[in-house]
Amino acid sequence: MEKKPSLRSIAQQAGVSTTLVSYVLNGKMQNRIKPEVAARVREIAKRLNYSPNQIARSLKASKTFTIGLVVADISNPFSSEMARIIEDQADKAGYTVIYGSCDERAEKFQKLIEVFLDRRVDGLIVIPCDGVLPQIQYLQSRDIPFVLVDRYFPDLASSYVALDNYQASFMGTNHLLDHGHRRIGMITLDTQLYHMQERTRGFISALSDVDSSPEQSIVRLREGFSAQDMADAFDILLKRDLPVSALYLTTNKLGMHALKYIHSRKIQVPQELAVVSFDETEFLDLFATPVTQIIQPLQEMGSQAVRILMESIGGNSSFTQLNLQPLLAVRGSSIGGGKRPDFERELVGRTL
Amino acid sequence: MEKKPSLRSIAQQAGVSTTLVSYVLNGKMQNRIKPEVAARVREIAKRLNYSPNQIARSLKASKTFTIGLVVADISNPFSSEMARIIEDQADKAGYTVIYGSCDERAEKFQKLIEVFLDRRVDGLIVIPCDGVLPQIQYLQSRDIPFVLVDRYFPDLASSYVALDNYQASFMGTNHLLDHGHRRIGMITLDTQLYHMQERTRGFISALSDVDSSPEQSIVRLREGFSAQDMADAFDILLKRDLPVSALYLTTNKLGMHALKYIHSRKIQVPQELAVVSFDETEFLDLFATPVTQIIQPLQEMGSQAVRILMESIGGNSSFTQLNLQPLLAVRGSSIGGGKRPDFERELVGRTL
DNA sequence: GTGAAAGCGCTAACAT
DNA sequence: ATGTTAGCGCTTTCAC
Repeated sequence: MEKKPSLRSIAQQAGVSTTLVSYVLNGKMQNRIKPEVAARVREIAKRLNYSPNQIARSLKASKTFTIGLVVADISNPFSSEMARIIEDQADKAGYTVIYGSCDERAEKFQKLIEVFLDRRVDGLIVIPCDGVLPQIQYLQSRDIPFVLVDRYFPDLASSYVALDNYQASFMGTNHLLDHGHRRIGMITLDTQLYHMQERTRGFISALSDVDSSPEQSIVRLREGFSAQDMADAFDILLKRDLPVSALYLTTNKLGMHALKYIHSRKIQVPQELAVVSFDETEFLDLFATPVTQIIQPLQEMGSQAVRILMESIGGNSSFTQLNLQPLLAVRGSSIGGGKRPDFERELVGRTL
Repeated sequence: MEKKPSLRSIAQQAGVSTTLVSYVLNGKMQNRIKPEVAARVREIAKRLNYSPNQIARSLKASKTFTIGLVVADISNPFSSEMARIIEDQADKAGYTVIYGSCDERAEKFQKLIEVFLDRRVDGLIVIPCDGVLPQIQYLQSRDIPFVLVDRYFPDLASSYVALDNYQASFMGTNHLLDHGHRRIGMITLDTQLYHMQERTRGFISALSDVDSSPEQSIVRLREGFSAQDMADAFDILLKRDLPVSALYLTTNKLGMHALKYIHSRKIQVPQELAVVSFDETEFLDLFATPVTQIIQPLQEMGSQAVRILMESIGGNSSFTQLNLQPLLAVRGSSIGGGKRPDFERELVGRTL
């Protein structure tokens, strides 16, 4: 790999000092440099196809114009789409992104943070996973600028960009209530992450008027659940005295796998079971009946995250905490189907 | 952001030179360093939570332990899954990945390459898009190690890891032939990219025994096609004297959109139309009838790409060109359905 | 056994 | 209007 030209190569060819070349190429001291010299330097730089060595620049400036991005699981479309938006926005601000997926594991998260810090990133955008609060606090103690995305810690004073998850769940559940459902089940993940707690809270809150024990309609699957786990969840909610007539899935992955199961068992949607899922995925439209989805404003989340990080890198030490509003995209999976009126009446009689 | 400790901080605290600290921490000159000094240095380093500044190291060594990854379109699951695999493998080799998506645009590709070179990446892994041959040749002229993935240029002597696309198409088409189909349509992209040409070639070759003019059953959509474009494609293949009874989609995106259309028009699969699509996507399983897919060995492709790049970075100047074998995952969309025997017989009579 | 010094490529304070 | 010099943090040659 032949060496790239340096300032010195240009300086030598032009018979001037590297300082001068640096000034010319950076447009500094414009007024004091003889135009013809400047022109010659620029001409030589162009001829040699010069471009500055960012590594040297970084070392000198203690600034890398690089941000680290840690996503929770890159194989999730949420993460990859977010990665794309962030890369795009960072690029506009003159920043390069180095990234990694922690695959929902705290140790991998730790490792990624270390690598990124060794590379002296100017800041971090992080989708944290379960159990990484200590690492986040470490970042804070080191005064490393960072912004949490999607997930955050309620007791931690830090910048974040997230969804109003309570409202999202409340809205989704209410939608099902509005369409006559009274026994509504929810399948969610067994996690301490606050955004998931909020989703649960929204569900319970919406249901509290019609269901005195909503907790019994919640099934929690472990991260990395199997098809069998999903099948078991359905059994719990459907094979009981008062089976649910509607189902709320709190993540896109849960939505995907629930629909696979529904399809395999030929459960009619929405006639036998109404469905609302979290997260937009164009893939969900492939399902026999398009699925009602709670949509997160990804573009907005990504843009804001970069914007806030840039301010933080720029020295703004205040925190910005954003809980953006979701959208409910109503599709066939939650409306028009059989609300099984007889059954519902019976149910209402018992639960109210 | 408080400064991280440097070699000098440690040296001062230990009352030794930075040289010595460097030796100790890098495990060099083991035999010549007094054990107790070494121990003390290590102890202080640990106490200060020292970690070396990779930027300075990179500058000194002219080596960044960073590779640049350019994918064609990060929103495509193929790209994001590949990105994940590559990040994983690179990490194992001690490399960090910086990445960007060129969104199938040559100008953005060019820009990414420039950014990556300015950051002095040690090598590149590239999923090229249409029209970037000149940039690839530039890399070559600069002796920058790189490996092409998925797509490559037949007349360019370079390393690449790709699929045997001819074989993939041949296999997929033959599968449909084996199941009695004689009028088979193909929807593909209008592109010069060689891997797509190969997919077309495989299709035509497989069909040549039973169809004297396979070219008439091929519809080419432009990159970024609309839903209407897809509808038009179906019209061309289905609304004619001898409609196709089977359809072959040459990319996952085409597969997705074709299935959306099929679903919206309530076309019965495989009774009215058999379907084979390129690329594995778990999402395709959501479709009312799971779709027969041509599967690429992603893990293998990504691992090999990193391996080859590492060798190339290590000084190996020979080229490795890999065309891996695809797998055909047969699902309900291509078998058991109506082969419409009467119709087929008529067809065979005419075309043979 | 250990340290001084040079240098990677760049920028900027300080000459001249 | 331009050049000298120092230094970012590290590695490594060479000297003691």
